[in-house]
Amino acid sequence: MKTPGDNGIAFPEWAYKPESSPGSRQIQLWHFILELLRKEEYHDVIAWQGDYGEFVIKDPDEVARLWGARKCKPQMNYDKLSRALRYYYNKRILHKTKGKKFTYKFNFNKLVLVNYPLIDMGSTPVFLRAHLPVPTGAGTHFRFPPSTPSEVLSPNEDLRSPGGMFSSVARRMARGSVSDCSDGTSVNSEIEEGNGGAGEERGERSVSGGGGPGGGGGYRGIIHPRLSHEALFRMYGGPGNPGGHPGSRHAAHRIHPDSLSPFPVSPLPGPGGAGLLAPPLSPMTPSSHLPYTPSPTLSPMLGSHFSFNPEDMKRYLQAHTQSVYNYGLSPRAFLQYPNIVIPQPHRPAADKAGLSGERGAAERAGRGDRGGERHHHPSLAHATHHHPHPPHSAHPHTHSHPMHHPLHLGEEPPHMSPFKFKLQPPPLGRKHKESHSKPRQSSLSSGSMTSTSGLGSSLSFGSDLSSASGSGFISASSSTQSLNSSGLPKIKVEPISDIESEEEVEVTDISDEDPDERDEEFKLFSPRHFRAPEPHRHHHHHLANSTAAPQHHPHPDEDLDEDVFKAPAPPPPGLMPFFTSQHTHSNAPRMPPALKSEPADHGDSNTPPPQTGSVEAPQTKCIPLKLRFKRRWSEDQRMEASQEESDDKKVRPEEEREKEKEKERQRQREKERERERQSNGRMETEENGTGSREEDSPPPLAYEGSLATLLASQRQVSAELHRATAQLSLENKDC
DNA sequence: ACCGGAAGAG
DNA sequence: CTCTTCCGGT
Repeated sequence: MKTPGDNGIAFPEWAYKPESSPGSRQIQLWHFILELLRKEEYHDVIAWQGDYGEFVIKDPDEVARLWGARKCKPQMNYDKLSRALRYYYNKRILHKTKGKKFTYKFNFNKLVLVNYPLIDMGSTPVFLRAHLPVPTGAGTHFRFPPSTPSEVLSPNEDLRSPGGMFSSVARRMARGSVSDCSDGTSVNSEIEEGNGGAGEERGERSVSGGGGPGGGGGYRGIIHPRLSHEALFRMYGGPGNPGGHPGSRHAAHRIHPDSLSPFPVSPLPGPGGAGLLAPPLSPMTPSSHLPYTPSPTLSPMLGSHFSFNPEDMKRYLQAHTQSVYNYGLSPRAFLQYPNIVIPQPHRPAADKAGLSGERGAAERAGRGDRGGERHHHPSLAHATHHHPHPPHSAHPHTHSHPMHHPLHLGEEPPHMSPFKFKLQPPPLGRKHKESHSKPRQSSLSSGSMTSTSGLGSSLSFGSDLSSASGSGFISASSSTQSLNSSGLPKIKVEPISDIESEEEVEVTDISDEDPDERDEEFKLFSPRHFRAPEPHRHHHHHLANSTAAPQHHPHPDEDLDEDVFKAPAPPPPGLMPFFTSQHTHSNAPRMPPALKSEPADHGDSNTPPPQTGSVEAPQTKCIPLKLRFKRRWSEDQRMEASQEESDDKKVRPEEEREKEKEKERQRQREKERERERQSNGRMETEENGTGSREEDSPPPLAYEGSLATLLASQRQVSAELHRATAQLSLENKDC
């Protein structure tokens, strides 16, 4: 059925949240687009089509008009709107699908980040932490896993040190504003490259769950980026479009099961959705971990409207965010979950092929009408009906958790990181101009990196972005490994493979296909990354700076970017909030669990994998090179500091806080009411999510301690969600 | 149609 | 910062 667009669903709700848009408080274009996409009424104007994440503007003028209305810019037209859209290219939020008119494709990873950069993971419940390798180290402030860039960076780390800088970057990245690593590297790429460089074979295998070979190297093996994605899919929903939308016609393209929706599986909790969200991945055992039962109904993704329970949302987001990141980056993901077992890869090709065939048909069918059923509640519906694919694929190995892999990071000292990153030189790229200025770097650089200098060189250093943050495992790269005992990541400069350096990619498109991946990877590596307009800045690659390695880190996202689009991220194992228990169960059978992490839990309640990591893990994260971002380092520092003070809250403008406070108060009141109501069951109330859970399902032990925090944070979240929801009207209200 | 630079608004 | 405007180029 229906294309996703038809359903109106297609995008994960979380993607919609406008919220945190950085600078501009106003609605952002991509968000607006998403809104239109999700509404059926605009189906004739704009709709999902093609690969996942791809949409077509059927009526450009109308879209422009709507946009103009929303922004109170009557003069808006497609030309202008498209210009704005083009700006997203660099941000990597969107890509142009070449060859198809008015067709663009979203990058979810970015969106997630953008939307929820602030999510406070700080309050992440303990139980969650358990699964994540968080840098909890100190315990105090930990901010959630690395997934979020900001978090990644932020943690204590030496702010002053390079890490600090990074953090700022990270934030930006999160916002999406940054090109992020676009410039640089992506994890995947790195990995791949690394491997490639190494000559490894990464190719395959990947999966083996078992593990990898062990050792640092092992990680790598385990996680082949690409494979992992696919694998994940399978796990989650399976490539087959679980969602039921078979539609993708383009079979050829990757895996996306559903063509239209961005998520391979439907994002929704439904079958497909469930897959995504709740996938049984959790090796960790969900039930125990997920203390709360998230109200299924409320889950964010459910209807097409924003109906969600903030709490759940939050949890979801957290999880999702993380997963996204991880996902994309496969490596990290795994790192994070030491116990995870990777599913064996099935040959995607096969799957794809099969699917593709189907999809085509389905799609066609869907296209026509759409009407009837939309499953808004996919969870149920989907699950029920479509079963996407048989389980087979899915669980490759159901659970075998082989014990932990050798790699666990948990304890890992920082050293071992499996991956190495390549750093990119500052992106000169496109705007050199922009970049040049900001001396601020000095602060950064002073310490260690010189940034820029080497333009072309690519470096690789250990640390993984993601994990870095927390875990501490950052570490070094397997290959290189360079870690120093100090814990700081060492940076190593490696010459990048020629290939990388060289290529140029073209870029824009990414439409589907390999190119995408390639592009991205390239981009990452290549100095130019940014879509480079730069005709060649070639940089002298490698050489330069060996010493200085700026850290530009690749971003986590990056790699994924496109990939991500293509594939949804798997939820972190322990996390999946809702769904899991319920949905999952139901679905469980079908859903193949992909990753598994170890149930460490079981035994102990949740012992978190010791990921705690050193506090000081050096994190190197990726840094965007773009100097263009001028954010001051000091500023970031300050922010961080403040964050630390208040763990939970992220830094936000005072005003907002105030607002939130008020809202909180209200919420409190509502909460009470809600409790009463709760029993009745309500679905779409967005607001309060907070109250509910508490009583409903008591949290697990582990998380008790953090409960307070959690609640607080949730409250915030809910407030934000509220706001977001409110904001969402397409047509603008009065201008 | 699409691209992206430049300037500028908010 | 994000987006709006303009605009020259493909």
